[in-house]
Amino acid sequence: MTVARINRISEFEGKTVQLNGWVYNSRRSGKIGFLMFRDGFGIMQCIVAKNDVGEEAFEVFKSLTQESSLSVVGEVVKNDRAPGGFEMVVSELMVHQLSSEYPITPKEHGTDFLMNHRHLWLRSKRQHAILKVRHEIIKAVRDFFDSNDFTLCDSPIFTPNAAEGTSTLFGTDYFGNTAFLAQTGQLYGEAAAMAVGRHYNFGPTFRAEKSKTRRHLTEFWMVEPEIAYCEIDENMNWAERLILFIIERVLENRKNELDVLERDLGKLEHIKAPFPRLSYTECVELLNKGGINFTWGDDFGAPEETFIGEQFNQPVMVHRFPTAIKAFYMKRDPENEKVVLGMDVLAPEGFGEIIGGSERETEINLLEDRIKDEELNQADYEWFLDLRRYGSVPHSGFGMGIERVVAWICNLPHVRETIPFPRTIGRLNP
RNA sequence: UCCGGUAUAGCUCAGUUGGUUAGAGCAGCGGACUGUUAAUCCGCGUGUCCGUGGUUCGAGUCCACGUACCGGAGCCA
Repeated sequence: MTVARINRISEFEGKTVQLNGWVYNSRRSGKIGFLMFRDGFGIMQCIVAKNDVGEEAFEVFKSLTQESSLSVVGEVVKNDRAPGGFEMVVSELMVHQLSSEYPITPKEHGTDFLMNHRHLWLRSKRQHAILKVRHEIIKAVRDFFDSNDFTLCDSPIFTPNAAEGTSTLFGTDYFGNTAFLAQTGQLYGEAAAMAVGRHYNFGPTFRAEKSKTRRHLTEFWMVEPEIAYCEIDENMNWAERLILFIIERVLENRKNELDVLERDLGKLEHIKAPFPRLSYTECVELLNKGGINFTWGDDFGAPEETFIGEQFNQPVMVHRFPTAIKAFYMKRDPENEKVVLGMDVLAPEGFGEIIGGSERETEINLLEDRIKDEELNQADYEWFLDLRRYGSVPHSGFGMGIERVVAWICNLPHVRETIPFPRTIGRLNP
Protein backbone atom coordinates (compact mmCIF):
# COMPACT_ATOMS: atom_id res chain seq x y z
CA MET A 1 0.00 0.00 0.00
CA THR A 2 1.33 3.45 -0.98
CA VAL A 3 1.86 5.72 2.00
CA ALA A 4 0.94 9.28 1.10
CA ARG A 5 1.75 12.55 2.83
CA ILE A 6 -0.92 15.18 3.25
CA ASN A 7 1.21 18.05 1.93
CA ARG A 8 1.34 16.22 -1.44
CA ILE A 9 -2.13 14.74 -1.33
CA SER A 10 -3.31 16.31 -4.61
CA GLU A 11 -0.90 13.97 -6.45
CA PHE A 12 -2.98 11.03 -5.20
CA GLU A 13 -6.45 12.14 -6.33
CA GLY A 14 -8.56 9.11 -7.23
CA LYS A 15 -6.03 6.68 -5.73
CA THR A 16 -6.34 4.50 -2.65
CA VAL A 17 -3.49 5.21 -0.24
CA GLN A 18 -2.49 4.90 3.39
CA LEU A 19 -1.88 7.78 5.79
CA ASN A 20 0.08 7.39 9.03
CA GLY A 21 -0.63 9.87 11.76
CA TRP A 22 -2.74 11.04 14.66
CA VAL A 23 -6.28 12.17 15.44
CA TYR A 24 -6.43 15.98 15.41
CA ASN A 25 -10.13 16.11 16.12
CA SER A 26 -13.21 14.10 15.23
CA ARG A 27 -16.92 14.80 14.78
CA ARG A 28 -19.82 12.52 14.19
CA SER A 29 -23.23 12.87 12.71
CA GLY A 30 -25.05 9.60 13.14
CA LYS A 31 -23.59 7.02 10.83
CA ILE A 32 -21.02 9.31 9.21
CA GLY A 33 -17.82 10.42 10.95
CA PHE A 34 -15.45 13.25 10.18
CA LEU A 35 -11.90 12.56 11.26
CA MET A 36 -9.48 15.48 11.16
CA PHE A 37 -6.32 13.55 10.50
CA ARG A 38 -2.84 14.94 11.19
CA ASP A 39 0.25 13.27 9.70
CA GLY A 40 2.89 15.86 10.55
CA PHE A 41 2.87 17.20 7.00
CA GLY A 42 -0.63 18.58 7.12
CA ILE A 43 -4.18 18.04 8.28
CA MET A 44 -6.84 16.39 6.15
CA GLN A 45 -10.46 15.44 6.66
CA CYS A 46 -11.19 11.73 6.47
CA ILE A 47 -14.74 10.45 6.01
CA VAL A 48 -15.70 7.36 7.94
CA ALA A 49 -19.16 6.18 6.84
CA LYS A 50 -20.68 3.19 8.60
CA ASN A 51 -21.96 1.78 5.29
CA ASP A 52 -18.44 1.88 3.79
CA VAL A 53 -16.29 0.58 6.65
CA GLY A 54 -18.75 -1.76 8.38
CA GLU A 55 -20.09 -1.91 11.91
CA GLU A 56 -16.88 -3.08 13.59
CA ALA A 57 -14.60 -0.45 12.06
CA PHE A 58 -17.18 2.23 12.80
CA GLU A 59 -17.05 1.26 16.48
CA VAL A 60 -13.26 1.62 16.29
CA PHE A 61 -13.72 5.10 14.85
CA LYS A 62 -16.11 5.99 17.68
CA SER A 63 -13.48 4.95 20.24
CA LEU A 64 -10.82 7.29 18.82
CA THR A 65 -9.68 10.04 21.16
CA GLN A 66 -7.73 13.21 20.44
CA GLU A 67 -4.09 12.44 19.46
CA SER A 68 -4.58 8.67 19.25
CA SER A 69 -2.12 7.29 16.69
CA LEU A 70 -3.45 5.36 13.73
CA SER A 71 -3.17 4.59 10.04
CA VAL A 72 -6.05 5.00 7.64
CA VAL A 73 -6.55 3.56 4.17
CA GLY A 74 -8.95 5.08 1.67
CA GLU A 75 -9.56 6.82 -1.61
CA VAL A 76 -8.43 10.42 -2.02
CA VAL A 77 -11.20 12.54 -3.54
CA LYS A 78 -11.70 16.19 -4.34
CA ASN A 79 -14.46 17.82 -2.31
CA ASP A 80 -15.06 21.52 -1.81
CA ARG A 81 -16.76 20.87 1.51
CA ALA A 82 -13.48 19.62 2.96
CA PRO A 83 -10.96 22.09 4.38
CA GLY A 84 -8.08 22.07 1.90
CA GLY A 85 -10.24 20.78 -0.94
CA PHE A 86 -9.35 17.09 -0.60
CA GLU A 87 -10.61 14.38 1.69
CA MET A 88 -10.17 10.66 2.13
CA VAL A 89 -13.06 8.20 1.99
CA VAL A 90 -11.81 5.71 4.55
CA SER A 91 -12.09 1.96 3.99
CA GLU A 92 -9.81 0.73 6.76
CA LEU A 93 -8.60 1.94 10.19
CA MET A 94 -5.56 0.60 12.04
CA VAL A 95 -5.14 1.94 15.57
CA HIS A 96 -1.62 2.00 17.01
CA GLN A 97 -2.37 3.53 20.39
CA LEU A 98 -5.41 5.13 22.00
CA SER A 99 -4.44 8.23 23.93
CA SER A 100 -6.48 9.19 26.93
CA GLU A 101 -7.24 12.63 28.36
CA TYR A 102 -4.98 14.59 26.04
CA PRO A 103 -4.46 17.81 27.99
CA ILE A 104 -4.67 20.31 25.13
CA THR A 105 -8.26 20.57 23.93
CA PRO A 106 -9.41 22.51 20.86
CA LYS A 107 -10.58 25.24 23.22
CA GLU A 108 -8.65 28.10 24.78
CA HIS A 109 -5.75 27.72 27.19
CA GLY A 110 -3.44 30.06 29.06
CA THR A 111 0.19 30.66 28.16
CA ASP A 112 1.64 29.01 31.24
CA PHE A 113 -0.45 25.87 30.79
CA LEU A 114 0.53 25.62 27.14
CA MET A 115 4.21 26.21 27.88
CA ASN A 116 4.13 23.47 30.52
CA HIS A 117 2.83 21.20 27.74
CA ARG A 118 5.12 22.60 25.07
CA HIS A 119 6.11 19.06 23.98
CA LEU A 120 2.47 18.45 23.02
CA TRP A 121 1.56 22.01 22.04
CA LEU A 122 3.96 21.70 19.07
CA ARG A 123 1.38 19.43 17.42
CA SER A 124 -1.23 22.17 17.14
CA LYS A 125 -1.90 23.89 13.84
CA ARG A 126 -0.49 27.26 14.85
CA GLN A 127 2.69 25.91 16.38
CA HIS A 128 3.17 23.61 13.40
CA ALA A 129 2.94 26.63 11.09
CA ILE A 130 5.51 28.52 13.15
CA LEU A 131 7.92 25.57 13.06
CA LYS A 132 7.61 25.43 9.28
CA VAL A 133 8.23 29.16 8.87
CA ARG A 134 11.20 29.00 11.23
CA HIS A 135 12.66 26.20 9.15
CA GLU A 136 12.08 28.14 5.94
CA ILE A 137 13.85 31.19 7.39
CA ILE A 138 16.86 29.16 8.51
CA LYS A 139 17.06 27.44 5.14
CA ALA A 140 16.84 30.80 3.36
CA VAL A 141 19.65 32.19 5.52
CA ARG A 142 21.91 29.27 4.71
CA ASP A 143 21.04 29.28 1.02
CA PHE A 144 21.70 33.01 0.84
CA PHE A 145 25.19 32.77 2.27
CA ASP A 146 26.06 29.49 0.54
CA SER A 147 25.15 30.93 -2.85
CA ASN A 148 27.31 34.01 -2.22
CA ASP A 149 30.54 32.08 -1.58
CA PHE A 150 30.37 32.28 2.21
CA THR A 151 31.89 29.38 4.12
CA LEU A 152 30.25 28.08 7.28
CA CYS A 153 32.76 27.70 10.13
CA ASP A 154 31.29 26.66 13.44
CA SER A 155 32.45 28.52 16.52
CA PRO A 156 32.81 26.87 19.92
CA ILE A 157 30.06 26.91 22.54
CA PHE A 158 32.49 26.58 25.48
CA THR A 159 34.59 29.71 25.61
CA PRO A 160 37.14 31.07 28.06
CA ASN A 161 36.35 34.73 27.50
CA ALA A 162 33.64 37.31 27.22
CA ALA A 163 33.01 39.17 24.00
CA GLU A 164 30.58 41.71 25.36
CA GLY A 165 31.01 42.00 29.12
CA THR A 166 30.92 39.31 31.78
CA SER A 167 27.69 40.02 33.60
CA THR A 168 25.54 38.16 31.10
CA LEU A 169 27.53 34.93 30.83
CA PHE A 170 26.55 31.47 31.97
CA GLY A 171 29.51 29.82 33.66
CA THR A 172 29.96 26.05 33.79
CA ASP A 173 32.54 23.85 35.46
CA TYR A 174 35.17 22.78 32.98
CA PHE A 175 37.47 20.27 34.71
CA GLY A 176 38.04 22.63 37.58
CA ASN A 177 38.11 25.80 35.50
CA THR A 178 35.19 27.97 34.43
CA ALA A 179 34.03 27.83 30.86
CA PHE A 180 31.39 30.23 29.62
CA LEU A 181 28.64 29.40 27.18
CA ALA A 182 29.15 31.50 24.07
CA GLN A 183 27.13 34.70 23.92
CA THR A 184 28.33 35.26 20.36
CA GLY A 185 30.55 33.51 17.85
CA GLN A 186 31.80 36.78 16.50
CA LEU A 187 35.45 36.83 17.64
CA TYR A 188 35.93 33.36 16.17
CA GLY A 189 34.09 34.56 13.10
CA GLU A 190 36.72 37.23 12.58
CA ALA A 191 39.42 34.55 12.66
CA ALA A 192 37.45 32.49 10.15
CA ALA A 193 36.90 35.46 7.81
CA MET A 194 40.67 35.95 7.62
CA ALA A 195 40.90 32.31 6.52
CA VAL A 196 38.01 32.04 4.06
CA GLY A 197 37.22 35.66 3.10
CA ARG A 198 33.47 35.40 3.53
CA HIS A 199 32.28 33.42 6.50
CA TYR A 200 29.17 32.78 8.50
CA ASN A 201 28.51 31.10 11.75
CA PHE A 202 25.14 29.74 12.84
CA GLY A 203 24.40 28.34 16.24
CA PRO A 204 22.91 28.78 19.65
CA THR A 205 24.06 31.59 21.91
CA PHE A 206 23.48 32.11 25.60
CA ARG A 207 22.88 35.23 27.62
CA ALA A 208 22.25 35.31 31.32
CA GLU A 209 20.48 38.67 31.10
CA LYS A 210 17.70 38.87 33.63
CA SER A 211 15.45 40.16 30.90
CA LYS A 212 11.78 39.42 31.15
CA THR A 213 10.39 40.81 27.94
CA ARG A 214 8.64 39.60 24.81
CA ARG A 215 11.94 39.84 22.94
CA HIS A 216 14.38 37.91 25.14
CA LEU A 217 15.43 34.33 25.54
CA THR A 218 18.43 33.06 27.50
CA GLU A 219 19.20 30.61 24.69
CA PHE A 220 18.67 31.79 21.12
CA TRP A 221 19.97 31.12 17.64
CA MET A 222 22.03 33.63 15.78
CA VAL A 223 23.53 33.78 12.33
CA GLU A 224 26.72 35.81 12.12
CA PRO A 225 28.39 36.59 8.80
CA GLU A 226 31.87 38.10 8.86
CA ILE A 227 33.45 39.50 5.72
CA ALA A 228 37.07 40.45 5.00
CA TYR A 229 37.76 43.63 3.02
CA CYS A 230 34.29 44.95 3.82
CA GLU A 231 33.41 48.39 5.20
CA ILE A 232 30.27 49.51 6.97
CA ASP A 233 28.22 50.49 3.90
CA GLU A 234 28.82 47.15 2.22
CA ASN A 235 27.99 45.46 5.52
CA MET A 236 24.61 47.18 5.47
CA ASN A 237 24.13 46.05 1.86
CA TRP A 238 24.61 42.44 2.95
CA ALA A 239 22.10 42.80 5.78
CA GLU A 240 19.59 44.36 3.40
CA ARG A 241 19.99 41.66 0.79
CA LEU A 242 19.70 38.92 3.40
CA ILE A 243 16.40 40.26 4.75
CA LEU A 244 14.94 40.67 1.27
CA PHE A 245 15.96 37.13 0.39
CA ILE A 246 14.33 35.69 3.52
CA ILE A 247 11.06 37.51 2.87
CA GLU A 248 11.02 36.44 -0.76
CA ARG A 249 11.53 32.78 0.20
CA VAL A 250 8.89 32.76 2.92
CA LEU A 251 6.34 34.42 0.64
CA GLU A 252 7.18 31.92 -2.07
CA ASN A 253 6.99 28.76 0.04
CA ARG A 254 5.05 29.39 3.26
CA LYS A 255 1.94 31.36 2.34
CA ASN A 256 -0.30 28.62 3.74
CA GLU A 257 1.45 28.73 7.08
CA LEU A 258 1.27 32.54 7.19
CA ASP A 259 -2.47 32.22 6.48
CA VAL A 260 -2.86 29.89 9.46
CA LEU A 261 -1.08 32.54 11.52
CA GLU A 262 -3.37 35.23 10.04
CA ARG A 263 -0.33 37.23 8.97
CA ASP A 264 -1.04 40.35 6.91
CA LEU A 265 0.98 39.47 3.80
CA GLY A 266 0.72 42.98 2.39
CA LYS A 267 3.05 44.27 5.10
CA LEU A 268 5.72 41.76 4.02
CA GLU A 269 5.17 42.13 0.27
CA HIS A 270 5.64 45.87 0.74
CA ILE A 271 9.23 45.46 1.99
CA LYS A 272 11.74 46.60 -0.63
CA ALA A 273 15.20 48.07 -1.00
CA PRO A 274 16.72 50.43 -0.31
CA PHE A 275 15.97 50.43 3.41
CA PRO A 276 16.21 53.85 5.04
CA ARG A 277 19.68 54.42 6.56
CA LEU A 278 19.93 56.91 9.40
CA SER A 279 22.79 57.76 11.69
CA TYR A 280 22.18 57.53 15.41
CA THR A 281 22.43 61.32 15.54
CA GLU A 282 19.73 61.68 12.87
CA CYS A 283 17.53 59.29 14.87
CA VAL A 284 17.92 61.41 17.98
CA GLU A 285 16.75 64.44 15.98
CA LEU A 286 13.83 62.43 14.60
CA LEU A 287 12.81 61.33 18.10
CA ASN A 288 12.99 64.84 19.51
CA LYS A 289 10.98 66.23 16.58
CA GLY A 290 8.41 63.50 17.20
CA GLY A 291 7.99 64.68 20.78
CA ILE A 292 10.04 61.91 22.43
CA ASN A 293 12.54 63.28 24.89
CA PHE A 294 15.86 61.59 24.21
CA THR A 295 19.43 62.58 25.05
CA TRP A 296 22.36 61.96 22.69
CA GLY A 297 24.49 59.23 24.25
CA ASP A 298 21.71 57.05 25.64
CA ASP A 299 20.86 53.69 24.14
CA PHE A 300 17.53 53.23 22.39
CA GLY A 301 14.87 51.39 24.34
CA ALA A 302 11.86 49.56 22.97
CA PRO A 303 9.69 52.71 22.66
CA GLU A 304 12.40 54.54 20.67
CA GLU A 305 12.96 51.58 18.35
CA THR A 306 9.23 51.26 17.77
CA PHE A 307 8.88 54.96 17.01
CA ILE A 308 11.74 54.94 14.48
CA GLY A 309 10.36 51.82 12.82
CA GLU A 310 6.88 53.33 12.54
CA GLN A 311 8.15 56.33 10.55
CA PHE A 312 9.04 54.18 7.56
CA ASN A 313 7.08 50.87 7.41
CA GLN A 314 10.35 49.33 6.20
CA PRO A 315 13.27 47.85 8.07
CA VAL A 316 15.41 50.80 9.19
CA MET A 317 19.20 50.72 9.38
CA VAL A 318 20.66 52.84 12.13
CA HIS A 319 24.42 53.43 12.13
CA ARG A 320 27.25 55.30 13.92
CA PHE A 321 26.37 54.88 17.59
CA PRO A 322 28.07 56.56 20.56
CA THR A 323 31.27 54.69 21.38
CA ALA A 324 30.36 54.29 25.03
CA ILE A 325 27.26 52.15 24.45
CA LYS A 326 28.83 49.68 22.01
CA ALA A 327 31.23 46.72 22.23
CA PHE A 328 35.01 47.14 22.30
CA TYR A 329 35.66 45.59 18.87
CA MET A 330 33.69 48.17 16.86
CA LYS A 331 35.77 50.54 14.69
CA ARG A 332 35.78 54.22 15.57
CA ASP A 333 34.51 56.49 12.85
CA PRO A 334 37.61 58.19 11.40
CA GLU A 335 35.49 61.31 10.84
CA ASN A 336 34.11 61.49 14.38
CA GLU A 337 35.77 59.62 17.21
CA LYS A 338 32.71 59.93 19.48
CA VAL A 339 30.92 57.33 17.39
CA VAL A 340 31.68 53.80 16.19
CA LEU A 341 30.83 52.25 12.83
CA GLY A 342 28.13 50.04 14.28
CA MET A 343 24.81 49.38 12.61
CA ASP A 344 21.50 47.97 13.78
CA VAL A 345 18.51 46.92 11.71
CA LEU A 346 15.12 47.66 13.24
CA ALA A 347 12.20 45.62 11.96
CA PRO A 348 8.92 47.39 11.19
CA GLU A 349 5.63 47.02 13.10
CA GLY A 350 7.35 47.55 16.43
CA PHE A 351 9.43 44.37 16.33
CA GLY A 352 12.61 46.29 17.08
CA GLU A 353 16.20 45.26 16.64
CA ILE A 354 16.77 42.10 14.61
CA ILE A 355 20.36 42.72 13.51
CA GLY A 356 23.34 44.27 15.23
CA GLY A 357 26.72 44.60 13.55
CA SER A 358 29.67 46.80 12.74
CA GLU A 359 32.84 47.41 10.91
CA ARG A 360 35.55 46.05 13.21
CA GLU A 361 38.46 47.91 14.71
CA THR A 362 41.68 47.13 12.85
CA GLU A 363 44.22 49.04 14.98
CA ILE A 364 45.73 46.88 17.68
CA ASN A 365 46.50 49.83 20.02
CA LEU A 366 42.91 51.02 19.97
CA LEU A 367 41.67 47.51 20.70
CA GLU A 368 44.08 47.14 23.61
CA ASP A 369 42.84 50.46 25.04
CA ARG A 370 39.23 49.41 24.75
CA ILE A 371 39.94 46.05 26.39
CA LYS A 372 41.49 47.93 29.32
CA ASP A 373 38.59 50.38 29.49
CA GLU A 374 36.09 47.54 29.69
CA GLU A 375 38.21 45.82 32.37
CA LEU A 376 38.53 42.66 30.31
CA ASN A 377 41.48 40.31 30.75
CA GLN A 378 43.81 40.96 27.83
CA ALA A 379 45.45 37.55 28.11
CA ASP A 380 42.14 35.98 27.04
CA TYR A 381 42.21 38.08 23.88
CA GLU A 382 45.79 37.57 22.72
CA TRP A 383 44.69 35.15 20.02
CA PHE A 384 42.13 37.69 18.84
CA LEU A 385 44.77 40.44 18.78
CA ASP A 386 46.90 38.16 16.59
CA LEU A 387 44.34 38.77 13.85
CA ARG A 388 45.57 42.41 13.88
CA ARG A 389 49.23 41.43 14.10
CA TYR A 390 49.20 39.17 11.07
CA GLY A 391 47.55 40.79 8.08
CA SER A 392 44.92 43.08 9.57
CA VAL A 393 42.35 44.22 7.01
CA PRO A 394 39.11 46.21 7.07
CA HIS A 395 36.33 43.77 7.84
CA SER A 396 32.75 43.82 8.99
CA GLY A 397 29.97 41.55 10.09
CA PHE A 398 26.70 41.33 11.94
CA GLY A 399 24.53 39.04 13.99
CA MET A 400 20.88 38.33 13.25
CA GLY A 401 18.65 36.82 15.91
CA ILE A 402 16.59 34.06 14.30
CA GLU A 403 13.80 34.13 16.89
CA ARG A 404 13.23 37.86 16.47
CA VAL A 405 13.05 37.45 12.71
CA VAL A 406 10.58 34.58 13.09
CA ALA A 407 8.48 36.69 15.47
CA TRP A 408 8.40 39.53 12.94
CA ILE A 409 7.66 37.38 9.87
CA CYS A 410 4.93 35.44 11.72
CA ASN A 411 3.67 38.54 13.56
CA LEU A 412 3.98 36.86 16.95
CA PRO A 413 3.75 39.02 20.04
CA HIS A 414 6.40 37.02 21.95
CA VAL A 415 9.60 35.19 20.93
CA ARG A 416 8.75 32.28 23.21
CA GLU A 417 6.60 30.74 20.44
CA THR A 418 9.31 31.08 17.79
CA ILE A 419 11.58 28.31 19.09
CA PRO A 420 10.51 24.73 19.83
CA PHE A 421 11.63 24.71 23.47
CA PRO A 422 12.17 28.24 24.73
CA ARG A 423 14.57 29.00 27.55
CA THR A 424 13.79 32.11 29.53
CA ILE A 425 14.74 33.42 32.95
CA GLY A 426 11.73 31.60 34.39
CA ARG A 427 11.64 28.44 32.31
CA LEU A 428 13.94 25.46 31.86
CA ASN A 429 11.17 22.87 31.34
CA PRO A 430 10.11 20.93 29.40
C1' U B 1 16.31 43.59 39.70
C1' C B 2 12.22 47.43 39.69
C1' C B 3 6.85 48.82 38.68
C1' G B 4 1.81 46.99 37.83
C1' G B 5 -1.66 42.85 37.62
C1' U B 6 -3.55 37.82 38.36
C1' A B 7 -4.07 33.07 41.32
C1' U B 8 -11.51 29.54 42.24
C1' A B 9 -13.28 22.29 38.78
C1' G B 10 -8.83 18.76 33.90
C1' C B 11 -9.05 23.79 30.82
C1' U B 12 -11.02 29.08 30.27
C1' C B 13 -13.45 32.00 33.61
C1' A B 14 -17.82 34.28 36.81
C1' G B 15 -18.61 34.75 42.03
C1' U B 16 -22.53 41.44 44.12
C1' U B 17 -21.87 45.73 50.31
C1' G B 18 -17.82 39.88 53.92
C1' G B 19 -23.30 35.89 55.15
C1' U B 20 -24.89 30.02 55.81
C1' U B 21 -25.31 24.54 50.28
C1' A B 22 -19.10 28.13 45.44
C1' G B 23 -21.27 28.53 39.65
C1' A B 24 -21.04 28.55 33.94
C1' G B 25 -18.94 27.10 29.32
C1' C B 26 -15.62 23.61 27.35
C1' A B 27 -13.21 18.88 27.94
C1' G B 28 -14.63 13.64 29.76
C1' C B 29 -18.61 9.61 29.99
C1' G B 30 -23.65 7.73 28.00
C1' G B 31 -27.45 8.58 24.19
C1' A B 32 -29.76 10.91 19.20
C1' C B 33 -28.41 12.42 14.25
C1' U B 34 -25.21 10.32 6.80
C1' G B 35 -21.84 16.46 5.30
C1' U B 36 -19.64 18.12 10.07
C1' U B 37 -16.08 22.73 9.92
C1' A B 38 -13.93 24.75 17.67
C1' A B 39 -20.97 20.63 14.76
C1' U B 40 -25.71 20.50 17.34
C1' C B 41 -29.36 18.43 20.95
C1' C B 42 -30.51 15.41 25.72
C1' G B 43 -28.49 13.25 30.34
C1' C B 44 -24.29 12.43 34.06
C1' G B 45 -19.62 15.04 37.71
C1' U B 46 -15.96 17.53 39.64
C1' G B 47 -13.17 21.78 44.29
C1' U B 48 -6.53 22.02 49.51
C1' C B 49 -11.08 28.82 46.33
C1' C B 50 -2.11 29.24 45.57
C1' G B 51 0.42 28.94 50.82
C1' U B 52 1.02 30.92 55.83
C1' G B 53 -0.61 34.25 59.35
C1' G B 54 -4.12 38.16 60.72
C1' U B 55 -8.94 41.21 61.17
C1' U B 56 -14.11 39.49 62.06
C1' C B 57 -19.68 36.33 65.17
C1' G B 58 -18.51 34.82 60.06
C1' A B 59 -13.31 35.31 54.76
C1' G B 60 -13.23 32.67 47.94
C1' U B 61 -14.20 38.03 49.13
C1' C B 62 -10.58 42.52 53.58
C1' C B 63 -5.06 43.06 55.40
C1' A B 64 0.33 41.36 55.68
C1' C B 65 4.14 38.24 54.08
C1' G B 66 5.61 34.34 50.76
C1' U B 67 5.28 31.62 46.07
C1' A B 68 3.97 31.08 40.92
C1' C B 69 2.52 33.22 36.55
C1' C B 70 1.21 37.46 33.19
C1' G B 71 2.33 42.55 31.33
C1' G B 72 5.91 46.55 31.28
C1' A B 73 11.02 48.78 32.26
C1' G B 74 16.40 48.32 32.12
C1' C B 75 19.89 45.31 28.97
C1' C B 76 20.26 43.15 24.29
C1' A B 77 19.84 39.76 18.92
